[in-house]
Amino acid sequence: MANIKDLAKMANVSVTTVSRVLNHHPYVSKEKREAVWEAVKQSNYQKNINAVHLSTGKTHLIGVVLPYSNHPYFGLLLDGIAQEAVKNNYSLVLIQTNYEEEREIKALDMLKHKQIDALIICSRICSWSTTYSYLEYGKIVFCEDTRQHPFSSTFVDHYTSFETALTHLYNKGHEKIGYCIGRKQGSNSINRANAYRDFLTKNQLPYRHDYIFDQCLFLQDGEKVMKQMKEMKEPPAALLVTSDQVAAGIATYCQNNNIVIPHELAIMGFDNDPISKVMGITTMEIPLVEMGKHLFIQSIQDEITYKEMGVSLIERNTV
Amino acid sequence: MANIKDLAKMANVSVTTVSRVLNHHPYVSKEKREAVWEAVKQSNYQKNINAVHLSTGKTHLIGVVLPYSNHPYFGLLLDGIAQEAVKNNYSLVLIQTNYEEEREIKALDMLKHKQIDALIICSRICSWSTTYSYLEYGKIVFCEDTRQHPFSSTFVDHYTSFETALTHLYNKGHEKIGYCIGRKQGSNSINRANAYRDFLTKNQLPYRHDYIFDQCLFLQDGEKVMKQMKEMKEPPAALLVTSDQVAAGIATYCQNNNIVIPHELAIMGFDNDPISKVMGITTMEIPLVEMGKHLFIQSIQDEITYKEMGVSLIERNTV
DNA sequence: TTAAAAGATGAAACGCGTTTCATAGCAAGG
DNA sequence: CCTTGCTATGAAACGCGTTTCATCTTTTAA
Repeated sequence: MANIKDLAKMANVSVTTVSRVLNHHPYVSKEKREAVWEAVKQSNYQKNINAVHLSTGKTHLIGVVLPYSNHPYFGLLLDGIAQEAVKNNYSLVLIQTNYEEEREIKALDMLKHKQIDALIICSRICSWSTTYSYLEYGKIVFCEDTRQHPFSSTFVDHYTSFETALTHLYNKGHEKIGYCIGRKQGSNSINRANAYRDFLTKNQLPYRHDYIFDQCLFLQDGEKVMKQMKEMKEPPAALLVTSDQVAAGIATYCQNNNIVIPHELAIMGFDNDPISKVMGITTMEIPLVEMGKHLFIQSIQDEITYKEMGVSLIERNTV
Repeated sequence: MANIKDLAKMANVSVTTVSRVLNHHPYVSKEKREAVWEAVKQSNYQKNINAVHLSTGKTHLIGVVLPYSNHPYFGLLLDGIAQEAVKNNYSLVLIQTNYEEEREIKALDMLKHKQIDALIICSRICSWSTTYSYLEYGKIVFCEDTRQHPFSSTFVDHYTSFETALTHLYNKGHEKIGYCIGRKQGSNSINRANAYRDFLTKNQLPYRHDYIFDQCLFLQDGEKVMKQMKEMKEPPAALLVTSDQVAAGIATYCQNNNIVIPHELAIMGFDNDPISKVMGITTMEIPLVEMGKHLFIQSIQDEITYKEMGVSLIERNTV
């Protein structure tokens, strides 16, 4: 396979000139320019991108760290990221972690090794101290509130949106409110837990640890929650479900088991996943695609910025 | 940042020896080996992966082409691919095409430019003649029957599985059977269309073009189909739906509009997406995760192989 | 007419790790 | 005592495009 040296010989110019032509730099005479393109055609020349990467120190590759790529929440986020990546002529390297710290570190190392230009961490597992040690190697952006840290981020105020959702349920007459969450760790979850606690305190409601359902991520987890609730003497009468997928699972279970929504059980989902629209589930819309787009843009910007996005309540038929 | 030249100086050895130590090659004395590792520690050395890529001509990156990353069908496929990628120490470059040929060509060019070692095309748009012209640049594997072509593939027999599904509906007493498909082009869709035609002919049933519903990909499309059917004088009484997502959308619509399943409308889904289990939808299970795993393995193998996987009917409550 | 600015071009340095080839010491086998 | 053969080590070539610097020519402005 030909390289620029060969092209230079063929076109009777220097490699510099070849490079200039190939990269559309000015100051090359028409004749030489044409001679180079002719040589490119003749030899079916193809740039060795890895040489470009080595030379420039950039790869036009952005790493995306997420726990599960086949989860709608991350799917939508990824969609936004991918849209903006195409626009800006970048490609994405997918790093699925399954919440294993080791894999997240591998992603960080890719940044260190210049395999990727920047890293978008959609859901973080490793500690801040770990991420700090990669600060110098490139841009790392997060999908959580990082205003305390020197990393860009796009996020929603999970505390306030949880509070809004709780208040909405409360105003509809619910006092026995529980919630379903993906994982208890994670700063977003902690914010939600705080909002929940504060809300109960403010309204003088009792805190019941069994009203909190952990590990609720997928559609199938809805049934799991309902079966747990069936065992309870005094189950919650309203549920904040931090994923519309799980909310849909719960709603379906109720439908199949003749549990009337919202009278016997009120459900408030999160995300405004298409499934919530189809099934008429009241939900807190999180602008995931927009967030993804913004995350990408931040990943290729030099400045550190923090962008909060709004969450809005969409009333349908489950509260 | 230090490079191997610096390390060589620090450890008082040649760069060759440094490279040998770094790559765990034999034939290095214990003293020199330790000296090199000491230098690595002292200098906080990090390999420049791009130099490795240039030198070796390999990147340990596999490109994955799919139309939509946030669609469960491709999500599951991707999941399988990702699992095997992690196992084999590869990373994935995501190329979302939205079925735009231009983007698929860009992916093929990444292979040509050695940016990726191989390419997995989950759903092809461009012509075979186009793909043939990339044959020499690396492995390209497909998720469709390519036994006519010099490309590896993992696929299911869509003709037979469609036939099986149709026969099942027919045996349950249905004669007015329609189907929903993602896109009409695409070899998988063509196989299904043929199975449908042949089935009708064999059973002396009339072919009605309005019994075929195009562009059915997402949950939301279920409602679209139902609204179309509502306008028909003689709508189908049974539907083969090539995506459980769409099937779920249809089932939900029926539930909300008091259409009794399967008496008024029978539904047979495809994929065995978790949603079909939750909603009790009869479906044809396609082993997407397994297929993804196998696709990945093929992408890093030298030989061209063709792997057919089985589809099985899972009876639930919608037929 | 002359100085300054712009256009054109190439040599060489730079980014950096891998691998082949040549060489040398030393031990085992005959 | 000599031939293999293994251990050890480094020089140099290789993969390849980008960019700085120096140089020379041609315009343009004054």
